[in-house]
Amino acid sequence: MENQVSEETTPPASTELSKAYDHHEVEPRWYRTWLERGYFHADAGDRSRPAFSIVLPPPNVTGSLHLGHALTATIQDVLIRWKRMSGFNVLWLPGTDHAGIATQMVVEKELQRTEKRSRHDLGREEFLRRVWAWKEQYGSRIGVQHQALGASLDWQRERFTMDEGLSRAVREVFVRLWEEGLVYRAKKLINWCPRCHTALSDLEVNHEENHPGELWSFAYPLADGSGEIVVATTRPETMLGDTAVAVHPEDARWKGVIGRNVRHPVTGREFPVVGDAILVDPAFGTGAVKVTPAHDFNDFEVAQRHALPLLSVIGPDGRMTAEAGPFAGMDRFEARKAVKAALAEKGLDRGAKAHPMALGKCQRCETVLEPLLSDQWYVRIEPLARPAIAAVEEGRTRFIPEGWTNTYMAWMRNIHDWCISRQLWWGHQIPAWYCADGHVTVARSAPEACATCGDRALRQDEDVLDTWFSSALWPFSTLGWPDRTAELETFYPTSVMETGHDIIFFWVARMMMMGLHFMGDVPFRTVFLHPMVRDEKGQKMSKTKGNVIDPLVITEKYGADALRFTLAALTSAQGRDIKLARDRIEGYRAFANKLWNATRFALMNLDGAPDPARAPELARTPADRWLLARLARAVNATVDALEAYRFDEAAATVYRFCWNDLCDWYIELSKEALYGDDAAKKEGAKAVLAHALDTALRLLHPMMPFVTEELWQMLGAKVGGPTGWGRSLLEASYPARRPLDEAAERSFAPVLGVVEAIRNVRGEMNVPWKTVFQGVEVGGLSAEALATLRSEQARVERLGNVRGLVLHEAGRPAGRRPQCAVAVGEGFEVLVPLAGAVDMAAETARVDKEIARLVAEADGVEKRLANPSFVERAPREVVEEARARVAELGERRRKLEAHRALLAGTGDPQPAAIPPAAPEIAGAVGLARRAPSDLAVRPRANLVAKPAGKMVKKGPAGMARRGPSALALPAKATPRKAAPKKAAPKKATPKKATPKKATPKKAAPRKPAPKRTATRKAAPRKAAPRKGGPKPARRR
RNA sequence: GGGCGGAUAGCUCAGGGGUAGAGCGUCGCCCUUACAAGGCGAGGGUCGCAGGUUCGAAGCCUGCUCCGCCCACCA
Repeated sequence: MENQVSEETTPPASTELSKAYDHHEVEPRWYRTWLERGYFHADAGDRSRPAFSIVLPPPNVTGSLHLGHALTATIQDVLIRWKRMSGFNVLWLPGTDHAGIATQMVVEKELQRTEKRSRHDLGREEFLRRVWAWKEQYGSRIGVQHQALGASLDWQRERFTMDEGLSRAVREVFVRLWEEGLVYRAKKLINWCPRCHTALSDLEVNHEENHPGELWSFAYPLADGSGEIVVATTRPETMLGDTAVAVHPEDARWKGVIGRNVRHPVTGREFPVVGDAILVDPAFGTGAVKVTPAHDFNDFEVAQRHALPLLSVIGPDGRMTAEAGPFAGMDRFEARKAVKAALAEKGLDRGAKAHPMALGKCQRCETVLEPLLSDQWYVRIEPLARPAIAAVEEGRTRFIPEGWTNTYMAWMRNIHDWCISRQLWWGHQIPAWYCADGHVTVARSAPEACATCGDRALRQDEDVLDTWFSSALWPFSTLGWPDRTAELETFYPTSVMETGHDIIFFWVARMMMMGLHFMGDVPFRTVFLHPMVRDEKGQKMSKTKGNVIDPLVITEKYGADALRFTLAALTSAQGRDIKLARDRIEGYRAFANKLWNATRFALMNLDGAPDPARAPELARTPADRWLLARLARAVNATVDALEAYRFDEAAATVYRFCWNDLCDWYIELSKEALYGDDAAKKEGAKAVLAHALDTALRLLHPMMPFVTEELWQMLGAKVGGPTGWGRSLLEASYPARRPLDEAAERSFAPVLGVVEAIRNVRGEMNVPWKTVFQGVEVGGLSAEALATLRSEQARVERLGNVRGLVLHEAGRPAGRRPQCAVAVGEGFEVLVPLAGAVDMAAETARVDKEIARLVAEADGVEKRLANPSFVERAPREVVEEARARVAELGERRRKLEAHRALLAGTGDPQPAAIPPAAPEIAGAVGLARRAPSDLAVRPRANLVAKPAGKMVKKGPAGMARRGPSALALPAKATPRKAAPKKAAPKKATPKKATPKKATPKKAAPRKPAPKRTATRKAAPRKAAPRKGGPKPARRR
């Protein structure tokens, strides 16, 4: 970094910027500064301003952020910074989640790897000590990551789901729900993971679709030996726990057997054939179903209906229990094979067929789950769900994108009781105690005695609560609940819940229920569900796939601003997944650099600039007014986009304004005034430039906080002072909506059109500017006026307040073949003098192509107009528009055809009489050219560093191109402008009425352009004198 | 089995009844006094398929085909 930004946390003292932006130094410096100045800390006592609060979805404390988190952080920080700048009392609260199973598994795995011990070897207490140690060691990484991303989180309020306050909230909620009868303990069938050794909630089951399975049939002999019933199963081992066979009560095939018994071929037990219309689909298979109540959810229901016994044959470890008789102790999958073999041996095998099926697997470890009978704690969910449904129906909380509302509703209306106990150690231990008699005492803290029998020997329930139980309380537990705190008062309900749609049930729905129940109000007004971040190939990022990207890797390479802007630009409110492409990030890093250099330009030219706030009144030129109009449009569009959560549009809007309007157009246009000597125009340009840049940086700050802050400080140091420039952009005001100025935009359009037309001709004709324009001097223009705008009076009218911009024709000797190319646009016609270099064939081809294009378009519109239905039924303005379009196209075509005729040597070369030129258009013409007027080539330091190949490749081509054209140049080249710093005082008469006719062909050959050489490359940057030295500034 | 997205330029994506867009990539020209992480220009699309509504469809409706996701107890 060459810029002399001080290491201090004060605005940079110098405005010398290096040529390229380097985020490495800037980003950490500003984050540190913001933090030190306490900008992120919210004042809960400040009720004078509207509050805006977001609680960060707490990442797994021992985890590492991935790009999905980066997206979350980015979007929330955009909202937070935007609102903070908009005058809100903002709170963004960070925190982490203990992530029960996930964390415990990680530590267990590590323990196994390093010490070859299990948690049971250590015991509960020691194991927990290890987990806490692990947490202390790795828990800081996500903080570092968030800081690198620039997240303006209130770190002083950081919470952890297992810290003391939150644990207290968890116990409080559990106890209250118990007291209200909304928490209960029951022995039911649950999804059990034999590997994690814990119960899981329905949500933690991943249904793996189309798992290749086998539907195997076998026969149950009737107990009286009178026959058999063939049943089919995908899990033969469960037949050991069968306690019935079910058939449809109206199935004629089985009418006679209902109520009779079958005999179990392995255990000899006898059990009944029952008729059950709910379970059995007579059209499927044999129409008879084996019933295993202790290992199948449907069968469990059947058992309830028919009072069947429950027989557990598979244990918590996935092995067969003693009830499985000869198969006891066998792994369930081994038992599957063994059972099949055993039954086959008994002649009961009735064949098998392939049967794709859905398999329930553990969300954490992918192990095939086993429905098991066990005692667990549940939350009675329906009473909690009802208000949560109503709140969304009533619009008290709304979803964005809206489509998620239905998803939420469908789930909430179909919700089952929530199994909240987990057979883990890491988590909130359930505040329930048992006495020897098995009485349960639920309390906020360890009770002295059993509430039922007074027994003093109590043992606490060993299970812990589902991680999501504490997460469900996050929006209020983090604000100090159950105490009545200022934080709750000020910041609850939170404004926005921003998270991924993958946890809408796990988390969002449960927060809704708990928030409504315990706070009496929704936990958030808006739920913004962001898309999933996928890799370049569109694959979901996952640890197992190994395609997870650490945001730090990206921020290190491209800068946090580039990553943030990329994520914002890819986040539409439509919910489409994000495929993060590296090119895109690179592109936005370039954008940061663009801003950097635009500011650099400004700093070089804003000495003595007026208060930027006075830009509207000081704006002098059409270009000034045009830019301010464009800026107004950009401001409004950006604010609209942010309000609509259209981060993509906000990003695109600012991007386009900065790059296209400000950099590509205005900065070039402004040079006319900045380098000129019209004091008023100069002042206007300075004010407009400073104002536009200031406003753009404010607009952009939420998305690119670092580079905008750095540049804004530089700008402030230059033009600030009385303008109320704050200490940080972070606390500066966000641009407010402003009135549009369509007239300014419209009236300037022809100038832009002229420039584009000229560029187009040049580009397509592939002619270097020097050849084209050198020495052509036109009435009313300075020596290097390079093109002519010709227009009839009618067109002039349409030019509105830039009507004076029409120029004289030049470089086209009457009666001769035209030494110019022509471009016709709406409201103008440009003759581009080619000064002898014109390739007639090429120009003819170019014009023909353009004519063909006009004809094609006109044909299309005319066809529409020829349709009576269209003229009759389409809205009047659409028809008028079409007619005007046809006229316009026709006119342009006629002009081109006239030009075409001249090219062919026929036609009338006489130009129309045209009013004199105005200076603005000359500026536009200069802009179209964008090339220095002399051939001085200054060595560039950064070229030396470039790959040689590129230079070698480009160099010769460029040089070769210049060769032949140089022959046509007149002897004298005039620089477009003088060195900005010291413009020679000049007062040329603005009217050099007589156009100097260039006589290209006799011009003295110009020296061939010097070739690039090593010595020139090596020359000191500023040493090479410009050919011809400084010239007086152009005048007109 | 239900439900929700998506399919638009080589790639990544906007648009959403009235002349098909951006960025990147490609090609050509250009080291130019803010920026080669740059400037200027060009080429590139029967908007997944088939019907329908309409003066007019990429957009609206219907069906279909692919891709992705969510929910669901057919043994």
